[in-house]
Amino acid sequence: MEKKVVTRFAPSPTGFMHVGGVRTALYAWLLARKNNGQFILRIEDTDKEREVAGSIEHIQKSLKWLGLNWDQGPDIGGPCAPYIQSERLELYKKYAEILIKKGLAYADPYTEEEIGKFRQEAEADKKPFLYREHRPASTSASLGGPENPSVWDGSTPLRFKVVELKQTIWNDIVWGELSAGPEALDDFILIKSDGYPTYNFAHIVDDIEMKVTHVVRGQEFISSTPKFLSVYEALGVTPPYFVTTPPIMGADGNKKLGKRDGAKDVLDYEKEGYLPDAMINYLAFLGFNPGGEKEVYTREELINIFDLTKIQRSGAQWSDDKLNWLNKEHIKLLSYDEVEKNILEWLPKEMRNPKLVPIILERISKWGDVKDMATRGELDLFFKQPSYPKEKLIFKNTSPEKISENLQLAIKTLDGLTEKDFKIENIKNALMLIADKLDSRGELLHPVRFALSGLDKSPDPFIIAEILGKNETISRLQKAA
RNA sequence: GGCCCCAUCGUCUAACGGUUAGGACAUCGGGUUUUCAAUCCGGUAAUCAGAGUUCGAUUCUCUGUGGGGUCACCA
Repeated sequence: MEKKVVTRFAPSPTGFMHVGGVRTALYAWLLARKNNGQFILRIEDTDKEREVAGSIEHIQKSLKWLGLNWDQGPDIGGPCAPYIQSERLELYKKYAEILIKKGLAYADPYTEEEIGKFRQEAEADKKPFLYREHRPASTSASLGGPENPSVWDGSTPLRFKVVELKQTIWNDIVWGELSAGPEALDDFILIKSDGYPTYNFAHIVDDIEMKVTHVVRGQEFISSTPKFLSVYEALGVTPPYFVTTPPIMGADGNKKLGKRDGAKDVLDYEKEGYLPDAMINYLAFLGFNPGGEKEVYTREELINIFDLTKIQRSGAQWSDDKLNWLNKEHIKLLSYDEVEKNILEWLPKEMRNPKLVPIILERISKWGDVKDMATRGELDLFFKQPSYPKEKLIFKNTSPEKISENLQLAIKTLDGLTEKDFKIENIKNALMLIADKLDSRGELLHPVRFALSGLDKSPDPFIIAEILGKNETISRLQKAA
């Protein structure tokens, strides 16, 4: 019988979450949801130096915005609570004791300066630095023996002891078979001199305790996987499945998208008015493709089609263009009521006219564009009389007299409509009836549109007229004629 | 630099060893329109290079090139 799938997202609270981190969380979440498993949120705060206050809340807020709900976590607890590593120090100590007893961990006798010197020497010799080559004799005469582990009092780092230098071969669900030579194995630090465990140790202990079945994380961890495997082996525990995700590259270059390269806080996308479902759809497809030609997927569909073996190995460049397009596609999936509600919310209070919604809708790809339209003054024509030089009313070579005549004609026709019938279809029918009799429709439609909008580029005159209402429309036309 | 990994249009990607190498974004052109937007139709555009295996390589192997990752008391 298959074990119940358990995945986790384990960020360190060092600031905001960027899209790379979010995608890793998304894949772990999709995997858990697809298999009716558990998705755990765990905070890896073992580096107190880099910790940024408020990060934990920020991370949770980001995940919540995207709807990546967790079944166990720092705020809601669970069978393995607490879910914050700094509150689990006793546990790591317990596991450390096991390794010490087995002779597979020992106290590091060197100062940081001494180690720095070893490192410099190795560099000068153009050789990779390996701590184990400087392993103190008292710890073990050779690589083979676990004898005489030096006593660890917690004031110095505790190091893992590699006992077998070998080629490591393992399987990754995404990358297939991976391997690394013995140089990937070293006596790394399990517990730092400040009492906190390192990532290398803590995450393994927690994954074991929390019964994590699939470790989903970025490819920056591939090269340290042999170290992780040696710890699992030392502990006598079968390692979980490894699901390694490819990097997300910046839109301009080939650099991996990271905070230093100006990667954005995911919550910025919320502020810009992107739909969480569009964001998830985009992120999922950056480095994953189920095959086939469908690209717009709802959250539920995404869960259904998610497949670990279809995750890409090469890095993918971020594209705002594609995200915008996808967001627009997701807006199309919304009901008109939802669209209207959102557009009105993003409009300045004094502009919240439901009649503007259709005009705005076809000009935006995300809600933030609504605000931009308002800010740029593109909607001002609906709220105040436009002013413009009169010659702007001229259509091509048509004479001013003819234009004026046509405007009079338009006024007369529109005046024939009742207030109640002043609707786009009626307005259009009435105006088109006249326009079609002219040499060119533009002789009538251009001046009407310009008289109403005062802009070179604007929505069509019929919709503007309806929104303005009969009185305002006729007033503006009269002013022009 | 050592080690590990990756390589299809500009970008995201599809293609049991046999396809006119497909789709999407972007771009360009056209239709519809009074302008813009939206929408519809169409075009340009890719298998990194060189060997090898094979009747036949995008696909398998090797080398080269390019790119990425990693070498911490960071995760």
